[in-house]
Amino acid sequence: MRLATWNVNSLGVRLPQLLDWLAANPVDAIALQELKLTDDKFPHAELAAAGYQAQCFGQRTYNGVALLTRAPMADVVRNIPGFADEQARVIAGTVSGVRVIGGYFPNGQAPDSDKFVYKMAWLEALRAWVAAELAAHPRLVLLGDFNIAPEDRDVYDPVAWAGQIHCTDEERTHFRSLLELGLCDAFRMFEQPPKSWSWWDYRNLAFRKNQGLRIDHVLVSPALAPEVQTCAIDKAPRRNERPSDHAPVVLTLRG
DNA sequence: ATGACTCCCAGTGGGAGA
Repeated sequence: MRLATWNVNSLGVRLPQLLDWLAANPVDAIALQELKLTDDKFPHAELAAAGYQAQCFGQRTYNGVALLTRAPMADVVRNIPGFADEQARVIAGTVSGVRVIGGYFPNGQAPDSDKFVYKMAWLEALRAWVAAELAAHPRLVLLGDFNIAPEDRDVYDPVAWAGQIHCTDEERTHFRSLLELGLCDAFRMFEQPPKSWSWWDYRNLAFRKNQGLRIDHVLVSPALAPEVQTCAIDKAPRRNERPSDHAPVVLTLRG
C-alpha cells in the first residue's frame, strides 16, 4: 500500500500536475492540502477518471484539504471534533483498514502573532484527538503539511531560522508530543540524503539553491511502523513549470 | 533589505503563505 501527501497550493491551478503525478505514481491514497477552492468547484470527475474517489473539505481562497483513494473510504471526519474552527484543515477517513488523517497545520505567521496563538491551540486539540483516534484505530497514519521543521537538520539555515516560525521550541515541542503518542516520523526511519526538504520558497531561487525546509510529514502508528518499507520526498514536481512550493512525500507499506 | 514569488479576490492593489 502506498500513501502520499502533497500541499498543491491551489488545486484549481495544480490539477493537471496532480493528474500527471498520479499517473506516474499510482498511490492508494493521497492527502492534499491548500485546495483554495470550495467543494462545489472540486474536480471529482477528472479525479474519478484517473481512478480516485475523493472526500473533500474546502473553503474559499484559503486552506482546504482532501483525501483521494482508490478504494472507498469509511468514517470520514472533517476538522477536529470538539474544536470549533472556521478553517478547513483536517480530513480523516478509513481506507483498506488504515485510518488516514490528513492535515494542513496552521502556518502561525510569527511567534508573537494571534495566528501563533491559534496554531498552539490547534496543535493541542489535534494531539488530544489523535490520541483518541489512535486508541480506536491502531493502524493509523497522520500526514500532511505540518508547518513545523522538527529539528535543525530539517532547515537549510538553522542559525538564520532559529526561533522563527516553523522552528520555535513551542512548535517543536508539539511535534514531539505527537511522537510521544507512539507515532513515528517515517522519513527518519531511513537513511536520507542530507539537506532533504519538502518546501522551497518561491522567492530568491530557493529551489535552485536547495534552500528549503522539511515541514511535510508522514507519521505512522506503532502497529504500522514495522510495515513501513520506504518514505521519500519526490522533488520532481517542484521542477515543473508553475510548481507548488511543496513536494509530495510518499510512504510505502508492506502488503 | 520593509525585497524577491505565487496564489486569491479583486480590479489597476493587498493579504497570506512559509
